[in-house]
Amino acid sequence: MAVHGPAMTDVARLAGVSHQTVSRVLNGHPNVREQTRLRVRAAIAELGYRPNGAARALVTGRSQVIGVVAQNTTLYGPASLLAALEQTAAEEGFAVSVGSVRNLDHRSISAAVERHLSHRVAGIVVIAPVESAGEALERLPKDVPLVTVDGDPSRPVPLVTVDQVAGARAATQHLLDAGHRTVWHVSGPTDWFDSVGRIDGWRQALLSAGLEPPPPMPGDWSAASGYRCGQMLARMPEVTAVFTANDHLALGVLRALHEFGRQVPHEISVVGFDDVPEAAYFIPPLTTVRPDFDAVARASLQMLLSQIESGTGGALRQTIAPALVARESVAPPRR
Amino acid sequence: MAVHGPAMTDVARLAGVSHQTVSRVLNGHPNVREQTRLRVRAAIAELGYRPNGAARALVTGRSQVIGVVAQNTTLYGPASLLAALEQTAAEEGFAVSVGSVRNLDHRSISAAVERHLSHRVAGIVVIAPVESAGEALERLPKDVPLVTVDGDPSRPVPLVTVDQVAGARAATQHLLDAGHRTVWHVSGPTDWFDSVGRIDGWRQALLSAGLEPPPPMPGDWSAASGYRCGQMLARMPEVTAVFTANDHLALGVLRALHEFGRQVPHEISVVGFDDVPEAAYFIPPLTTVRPDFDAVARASLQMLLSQIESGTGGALRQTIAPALVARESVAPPRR
DNA sequence: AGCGTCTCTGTTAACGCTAACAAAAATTGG
DNA sequence: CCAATTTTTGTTAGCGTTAACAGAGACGCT
Repeated sequence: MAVHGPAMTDVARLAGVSHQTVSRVLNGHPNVREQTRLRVRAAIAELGYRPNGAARALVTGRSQVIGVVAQNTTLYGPASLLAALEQTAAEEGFAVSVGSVRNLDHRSISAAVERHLSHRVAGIVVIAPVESAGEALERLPKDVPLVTVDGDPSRPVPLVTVDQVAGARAATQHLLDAGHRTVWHVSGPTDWFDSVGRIDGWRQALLSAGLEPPPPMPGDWSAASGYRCGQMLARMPEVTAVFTANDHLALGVLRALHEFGRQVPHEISVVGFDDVPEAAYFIPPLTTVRPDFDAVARASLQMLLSQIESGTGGALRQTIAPALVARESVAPPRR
Repeated sequence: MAVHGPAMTDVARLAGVSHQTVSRVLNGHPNVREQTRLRVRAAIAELGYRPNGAARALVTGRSQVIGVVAQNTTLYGPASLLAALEQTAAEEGFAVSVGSVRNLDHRSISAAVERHLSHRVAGIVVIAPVESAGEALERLPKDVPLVTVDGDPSRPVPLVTVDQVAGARAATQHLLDAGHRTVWHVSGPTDWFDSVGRIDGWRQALLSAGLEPPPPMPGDWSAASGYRCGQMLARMPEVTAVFTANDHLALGVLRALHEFGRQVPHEISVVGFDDVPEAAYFIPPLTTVRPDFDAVARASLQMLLSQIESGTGGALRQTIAPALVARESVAPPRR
């Protein structure tokens, strides 16, 4: 159906040169006379010529596309990451192809990766926060540039990650500094590395203050599960401080506490994680930890590009430190 | 650098057939002997062969990729839409390439579309909620399959859209039915069609109840702007019911009302739009309008695919009706 | 002038696939 | 069993680009 646009030879004919010269102009090859370059550019503009990415990809063996594999791009974290990744990639002249997967199991991930590979993407970014994803990656062709985000720290794969441990430690310490005797934790799903890291950080902060960590309450990132945990926390008189693994969990906790008439922050302090834009408008405004998604995106892309260019697949690692954002949901405990 | 994987001829050699037969097996061509088909499949599996999308795209003139142009994929609506679109596309064997743009102006949109075109995408979905986007689309090559989502209803372009008017009318009517004398509105940015439609629906509901609409208060989708509007609403004793253009605005309003000691829903009822997963955990749980993003995604993709297959570019239109979700943020006014 | 050395441009051959046609093999009907 | 048909397979020619090499001028040096 489609009326195919002009090809390189058409431009060449109009400019009175060979198609190869056009190619050189397009790729910024140095040895082209200024006058020729201008003629070619004029011809390109006149015809509205657009280079054919498929042909280029065929001959070079690589397209200017980066594949991203992610689960649940509706969550704030992944969505932000994806958006930032796309922005950064666009600046480098790369398009981003998304392969979202329903489950982060072997088969789904492999299938998504396969799809990307058959399009000959230049590289792949896997937002792979769970254990099972790691295995799928190990059996990947070794020559495909790959970066994982928030993936398994124990695997020999290039990894960019938010420093979950440091963030959780800061959150917990912030509560301890306010005078709380201990801090409870509503965690994310325990097969997510993010969750594990945040649990670790929380535990570390308590231990180095000489405190015995209470059992963490497992949630699943959703406000709904936060609410369920909150209902239990509200019934426990000794609880004065809660650190939740993300802001949505915190929202659910806040709501449960409110229902039970437990005042935040006067009776119970709450700290979240992620700093979703709405966190400042929770009741009360939520103290939380803000990961720098832009920085993560930039770091991953840079790591990926350096692999693409160099052809080496070194197992680098980069960690982005998050920042605590203090708001009104934390106060000293009532005595 | 990359060790190129096996090509079709390698498979053919191993299976003892010509590469064309392999191609036929791959494309499900009927006239292949069962026995041959099996031999070829075995060879494909043995070599781990993966068809080269670029080569296919080159010769057919179309890749199995759909380009999506969207702004701010961090917002809940666009993010959900994108995720749903990707899911649906994957089921049809298409990959989705995102081109997010910072601003929805001419130049940005055109640039994103250009990028997609040079990759020879099979079709383009534009999530183009603002006026300026429409213009950019008119000058697009006519032979590119195109669908707009939440775009300009007055342009002759295939369009899938949530029925903003009906949703807003339902929300407003719900408040009137509860006994409120009038309903105030915190709108989205007025250059978004979504906002305009929601304002329209709200106004229609009031007018057909014989009421004079109060001036709408302009917000920008964010909780922050909802908060600012809420601070004004809280000071106006006659306000008993507010319909906000999305849930985040509602959150800001709820927070402002809470700060001023105005009880929701006893003094003021609030209704939002979008039904973000957290809305059920606001304080109080938010009555809102739920657009069916999956349905929108399915409809858009179907529309796009039919254009791709038929080659015709008809200007269809499809409207998805949203549903009211009643929760606790609405009550009859105090008398 | 003659010759090597740059700079610039052109020619040719892939890249891996599908489409169109050609040939071979299998099937059918008489 | 042979011709006519149908099914199955093979051959060839691109698709639009880049890479590799080759050629043509321009320039500087002996």
